Amino acid sequence: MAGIDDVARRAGVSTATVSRALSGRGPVSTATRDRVLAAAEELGYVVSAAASSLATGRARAVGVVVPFLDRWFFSTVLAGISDALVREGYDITLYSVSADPAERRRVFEDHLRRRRIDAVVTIAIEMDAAESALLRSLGVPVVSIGGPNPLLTTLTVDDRAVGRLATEHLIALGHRRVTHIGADTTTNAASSVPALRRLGFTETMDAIGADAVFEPADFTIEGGSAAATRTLSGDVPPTAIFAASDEMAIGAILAARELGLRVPADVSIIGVDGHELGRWFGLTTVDQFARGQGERAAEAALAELDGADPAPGLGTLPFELVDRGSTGPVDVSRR
Amino acid sequence: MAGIDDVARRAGVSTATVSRALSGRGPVSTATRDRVLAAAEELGYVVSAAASSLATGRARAVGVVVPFLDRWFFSTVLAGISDALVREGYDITLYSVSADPAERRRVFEDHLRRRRIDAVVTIAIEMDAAESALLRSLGVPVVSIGGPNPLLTTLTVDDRAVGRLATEHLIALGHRRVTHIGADTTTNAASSVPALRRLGFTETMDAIGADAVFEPADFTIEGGSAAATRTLSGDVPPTAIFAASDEMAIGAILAARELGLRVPADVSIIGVDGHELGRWFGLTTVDQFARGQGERAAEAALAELDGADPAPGLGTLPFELVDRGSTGPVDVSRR
DNA sequence: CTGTTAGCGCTTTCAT
DNA sequence: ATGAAAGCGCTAACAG
Repeated sequence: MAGIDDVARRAGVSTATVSRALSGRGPVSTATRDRVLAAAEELGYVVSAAASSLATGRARAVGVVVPFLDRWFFSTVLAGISDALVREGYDITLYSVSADPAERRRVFEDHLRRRRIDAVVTIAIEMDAAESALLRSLGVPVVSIGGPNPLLTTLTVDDRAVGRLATEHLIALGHRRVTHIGADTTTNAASSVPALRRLGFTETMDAIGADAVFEPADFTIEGGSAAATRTLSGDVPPTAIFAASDEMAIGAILAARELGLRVPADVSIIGVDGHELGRWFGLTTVDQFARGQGERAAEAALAELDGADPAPGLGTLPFELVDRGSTGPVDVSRR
Repeated sequence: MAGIDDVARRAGVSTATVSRALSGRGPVSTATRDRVLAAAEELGYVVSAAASSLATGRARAVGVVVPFLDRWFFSTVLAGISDALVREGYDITLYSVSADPAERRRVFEDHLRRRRIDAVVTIAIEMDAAESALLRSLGVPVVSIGGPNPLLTTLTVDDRAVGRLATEHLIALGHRRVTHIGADTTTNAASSVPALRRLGFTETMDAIGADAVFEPADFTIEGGSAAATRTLSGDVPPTAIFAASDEMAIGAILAARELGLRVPADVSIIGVDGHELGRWFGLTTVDQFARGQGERAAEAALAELDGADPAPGLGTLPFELVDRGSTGPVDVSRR
């Protein structure tokens, strides 16, 4: 593979000039530039990432840390990040951290510290103070999506407000017996996404003096289905379910059908996400524009890289209620 | 951030010794090794990827090229790749190539050639001879999943056999009027995954003298739904549908319901993939174990890196019919 | 505008 | 078993 001095020789200039011509940094006469470009083109020369990175300190790559690759929300956000990064010529290095603590340590203490990336974006990774500090110590911009983290630049939807919005929607339809399906909060920080959604739910229910019933699940269709089955089979079944994700909401719809209940006539169901599948289930949801989140996070990271101030505190992301019919007025006879 | 000479100083040895101790290559006395390890640990030292890569020619990263990030099959294969790579301490660099030809060129001619990766895995990327040659010229192992490519090491299921298996399953149930929903083959190479599935279908139908009806769609739920609606609304609607992906098959099930048809009583439907959602639709499918494909591809790439012979021709991946009830005997009155 | 010359932070002979 | 020193392939002063 051709190196920079092959190009220099062919263009009849020094390697320094080649570097300047190719990078666009530093003065080069138009004539030389053209010769260099032509020579590079002919030789199929591309700058070596390692050499360039070592010399400049820039890697032209950003790291993305995700807990799952094969769940809709994460792959969708990732797609958004990728879009934004490709546009700017950056590569993306993927760090998938599983639940295994040893592996997680390796990612944080080894892989992320190899100085291979110019910035990092984390997607819904709940970090303790040590991990946050570790990211900070990388000396590169860090943008976190999901779950406000006072120690980092964060881009997040106001999940408490999301919880309120969904709950208020149900209350406005006359529902008073509502079950919230979400992640078991004891294993999550109080500021985590699931915890905030639940808080929004609880405070809204409290405000009208209604019971804030909770049923834990694991953010999958299966988990949502199981949780919905439990709550709908109880002594005093809810007239509505607010699931903290669309996947769980879809599981709830499937469970309701299984139990012979009509949606929304017998039970209203609302989710959160804007999952593409929701359309096919007529699922009412609070859309959070996942792909856009990814793009914005990537752009924020690059902006900070270009010297912009780290986003002031937390950037707030939009969300929106999308009514597709899986929620409706409570059946008065069941209230 | 600490560098290698910080560690050397602290351990009271030369940088050469530090390098040897940390990499495990070359002789180091146990005592010194321990001192070095301790010093590195205390300083939180991690080898710089750029410097190491420049010196050794190894980047400890593999590139993964995908056409989509946010579709089930791709994100699932990617998850499998990630699992295998993380185990071995490799980073993964993601190259998402969209339909835009200019962007595609940039990925192939620039990004992939930055010498940032020790191997590349492509997932269902159809490449022409030039692109294949370009990958070869990288001088690193290349493993391609999906679509036999004589120019590259390929890991692929026998999609023609998959097409036959699905079709034979329907024929065994008595179906003679079957529509195949797949990608418009005119825009795909004859050896592409969709083309081979269709070929398996066509030859099997031909063998029993039945019409091989085809309806094009784009591998999404929406596309499958539209295609199914068209074929089921025709003059002589099929008694069975074989969709080339589970997403399209699910779309077909939804379309059938919409038309008031029962599955499988009125129309049998079979897909291909093993999509997790299939369970919830009782979808019969030919599972191709996507996650396992990713792991095997990554392992093959690493093996080749370690000097193993490039996989002999093509590696063949397993597949299996999973009957979940969306196919059944043809209604004799409709035959 | 262009060339010369130090590095960037490691790894790897080659000596010792 | 260890150290000195020469690169790996580029970039960034610094001269000119």
